[in-house]
Amino acid sequence: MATLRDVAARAGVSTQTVSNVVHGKTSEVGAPTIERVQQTIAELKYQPSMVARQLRSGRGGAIALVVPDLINPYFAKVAMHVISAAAEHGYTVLIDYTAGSAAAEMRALEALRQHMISGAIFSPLALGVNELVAHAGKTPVVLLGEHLFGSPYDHVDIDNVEAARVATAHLLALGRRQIAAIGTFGEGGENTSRLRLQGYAKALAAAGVPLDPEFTESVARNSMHRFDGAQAMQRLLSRSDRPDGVFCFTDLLALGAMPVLHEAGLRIPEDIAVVGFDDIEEAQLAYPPLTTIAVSTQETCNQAVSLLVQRIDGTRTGPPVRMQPPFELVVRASTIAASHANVVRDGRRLESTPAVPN
Amino acid sequence: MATLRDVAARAGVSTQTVSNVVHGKTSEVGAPTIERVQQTIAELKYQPSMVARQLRSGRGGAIALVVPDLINPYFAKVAMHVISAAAEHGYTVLIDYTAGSAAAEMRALEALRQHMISGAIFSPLALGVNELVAHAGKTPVVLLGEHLFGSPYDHVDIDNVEAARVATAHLLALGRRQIAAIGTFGEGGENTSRLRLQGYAKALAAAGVPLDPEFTESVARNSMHRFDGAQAMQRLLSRSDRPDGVFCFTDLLALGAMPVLHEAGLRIPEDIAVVGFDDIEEAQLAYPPLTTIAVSTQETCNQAVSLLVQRIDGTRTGPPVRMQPPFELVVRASTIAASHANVVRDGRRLESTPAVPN
DNA sequence: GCGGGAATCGAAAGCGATCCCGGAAGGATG
DNA sequence: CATCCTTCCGGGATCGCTTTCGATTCCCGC
Repeated sequence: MATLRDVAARAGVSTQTVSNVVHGKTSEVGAPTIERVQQTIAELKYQPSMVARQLRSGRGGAIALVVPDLINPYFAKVAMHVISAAAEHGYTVLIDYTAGSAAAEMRALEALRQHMISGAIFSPLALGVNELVAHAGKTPVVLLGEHLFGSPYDHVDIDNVEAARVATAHLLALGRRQIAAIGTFGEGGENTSRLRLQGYAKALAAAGVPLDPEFTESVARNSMHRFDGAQAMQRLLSRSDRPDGVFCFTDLLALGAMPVLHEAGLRIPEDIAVVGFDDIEEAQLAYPPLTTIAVSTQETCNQAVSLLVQRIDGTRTGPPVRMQPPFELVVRASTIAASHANVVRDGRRLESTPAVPN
Repeated sequence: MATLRDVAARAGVSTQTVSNVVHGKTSEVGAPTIERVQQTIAELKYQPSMVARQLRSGRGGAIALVVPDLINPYFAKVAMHVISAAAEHGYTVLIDYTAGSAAAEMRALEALRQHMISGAIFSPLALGVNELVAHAGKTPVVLLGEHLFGSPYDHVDIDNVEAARVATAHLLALGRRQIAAIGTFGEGGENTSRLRLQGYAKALAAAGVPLDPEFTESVARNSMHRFDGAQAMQRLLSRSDRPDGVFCFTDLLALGAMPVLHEAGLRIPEDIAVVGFDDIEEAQLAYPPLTTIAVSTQETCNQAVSLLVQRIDGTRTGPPVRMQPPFELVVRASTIAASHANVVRDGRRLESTPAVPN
């Protein structure tokens, strides 16, 4: 493995010069020298050691992505897009998952302290601003999908309140009045589930429908899987009032809830309409296909990575910014009583709404 | 951030001694000294820099995981378990996905050359032994789920042929004779899909059922998603002979195929029985719940990580070993005509087969 | 023709940990 | 009490790169 020194020696220049060429500091080096150095680099197949670079300057070739859960297809999608986006910028990604536990989230931040990475994209569930700041120190961080009030970091998240409002309003527009919500957890604060609950309440209020606390089903903290959706739905069905619409805060919850409805002999959407959130691939092929809120994960991730890279490079140094990628309601057969006979006709989605890249 | 030197100075010993303590070389250091050093480490909250360590010794705190696709829940599960297992050993994981393209697989190996990681777990789809060896050089590698014949690396994969045979035999035992297979791609070689096809053929042969080439449906190379399953199933249904059983090489394919069957008005399993492979979480809550081959991903990943760590530490230096974690057939309602009324009764799996951890 | 200033390049000092090696305590022995 | 061996510790070089600072060259204009 050729080193910078080797290149320098072979090209008859100093390591400094080679370094400059590698970094494109063309103003510091004469054109013929650049040519010669680049040639030598090619000959020796020299590749700079990210490790040495990181050690010396604190800026290496890796960033961290910290998510609560990779099993959730939404976060898997996030991971892939972050990896892609990072690759574009010449970074590789180190992934940690936290299962939503504070301990794990802290542990994930240890990696920062080991100086291995030069920045992180973080989807905190349990950690508050204080811990985050304490652990991350001066390493650049971008918050993803979660708005920590008062944090000193850039963040990118959708307008959860508005999205949830739109989803609920859709159910209301269909004439549903007994609308349940699945997916709340935690108390107060600004976590995602709280925000979506706000949007839900807002839509109900706007329609003059009273909010029935019996209809908001919590899930186990930090778990939004199918099982949680199934359990919540079973509890809902065991109540006296049966809902005629459900807004699940996550596609996964909805996908867990729907089989329970089938078992109970309820028709979707005739007896009960279901709306999800995330638009994971599965939602399209669910039975019936799931109406849901779609966000371009790709765009979201690109933004997050860009923000992070800018901080790392020092290209941007101002106060933290907030970006909110757009979302849209994708209406499918779980809410409209259309025949969904054709939805998977050719194995591809047919609905007219723009496709969200997977 | 405290450095090793700081600790040494404060404890009144040399850096060497501190290093020894950190590495648990207790035989090299006196007990009281160890005590004092550890105390100092705690006081200063010293954490060794993995970067410096990696630079100096080539053994740092990171390993790479290279998989074709994170959207596939199977690989997402793999990723989580590898991350967990690696954490146990004090390693963090750097993830790359390749989309099954040779270019991307090579690009992923670049990380090795940048010296950032001290080993890799690799799930190759496109790359052959030669490229792998050429690019990985002397960095330890463990192959996962794919048996590259003649590779100099340890690998862990299940007995694909036997597992596929068992799956197919299950369908045969149910009296099915028109059994299709979905998921082949590529020619010859030893790739996973090929091996499963072998097992399929073997089971048919053992039962004296002729293999109908019309019944083996290929999918787009390197893509085993739901859409591929749906398309394949549509092609199958358009043929003259309708199968009464399908063995999908992947749960995801099966999950794509089943809605198509519903659309076609076919009952599962009465008209056509479906078997998958992987036992992802979704399989349990599918409609109907999917019979499938279950492997303990956790165990598989633990083995892979252990093998890798041993190579890195130099604990094991012999010739490459091969480990084959056990698998089992989990029978659910997609093949047995039992009422699946209770399957999601309490939102948890009820079948008696041992649960595979998610 | 010489001083001044760009424009380029080179030398050397780290970043933080590992590791070889030499040296100094501590214990046993004749 | 001197000698030798064991156990434990310190010094310094090194990994590959960045970075500061100083040196050299080259070109101009006065």
